[in-house]
Amino acid sequence: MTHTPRTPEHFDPIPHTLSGGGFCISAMRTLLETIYRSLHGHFGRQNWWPGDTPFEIAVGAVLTQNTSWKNVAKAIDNLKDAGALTPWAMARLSRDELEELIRPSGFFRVKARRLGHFLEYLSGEWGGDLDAALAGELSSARERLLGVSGIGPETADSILLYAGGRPVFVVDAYTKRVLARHDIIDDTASYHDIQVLFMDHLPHDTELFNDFHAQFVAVGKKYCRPKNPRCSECPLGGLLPEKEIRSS
DNA sequence: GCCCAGGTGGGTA
DNA sequence: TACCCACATGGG
Repeated sequence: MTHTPRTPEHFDPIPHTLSGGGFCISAMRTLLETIYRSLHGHFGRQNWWPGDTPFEIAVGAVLTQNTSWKNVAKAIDNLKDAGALTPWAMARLSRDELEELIRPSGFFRVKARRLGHFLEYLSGEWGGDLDAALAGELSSARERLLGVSGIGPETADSILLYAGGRPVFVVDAYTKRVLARHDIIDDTASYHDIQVLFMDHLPHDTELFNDFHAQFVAVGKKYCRPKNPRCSECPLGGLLPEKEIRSS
């Protein structure tokens, strides 16, 4: 299947805020917009994140740290079957019980400890009210999450965006790989550098940030793989720098 | 058998 | 700041 990334009629409209203005639109904004349109046109809206409640989404964000989602799904199922997918129910589990339930997600001892820290934070600071913890001034909510041991920038931003509906851009390994291969970032770019790239050039729109990140995951899994990338079939293939063009 | 997966924190130079 | 390492299971 071939794709022509620059044919807008194939794409669903992106949020109207992207097409407004009337002032000079930066080249970077245009590039990011083209990437999003290309991916969205190919994969369609992703409707992320898997999870029925904000707490389930937050737990999934911790469990998926450096772990494939399939393994996380088993752990989530275990927690669901045990009725442990509320802050109060999970807090009643012993550490051993929690470890056993999340074992399929890997790193289960460290992740059980991290969930424990998260629960302590929720109950201690917010009476177990996750919605309240994610509300208020965005940078403050983010800083507080980052103060929880085991919640780093990606996990904090995933919780804010997908559990809290807050407009923050989530950067992950897929995002870095795709951008680096297209010479849009340097290999050494930090999480913050990459996040700023998106948040300085795109409207702070929760739906856009939600779907854009999900699109990076989709293209990273299917085409922009660590080894043997399938650039010739990729919806971003037309945006490759010459040196990066590879056969599939 | 080997590599990889939707990171993070701690240690060291 | 910039690396290196431990952390663990399950699928391709």
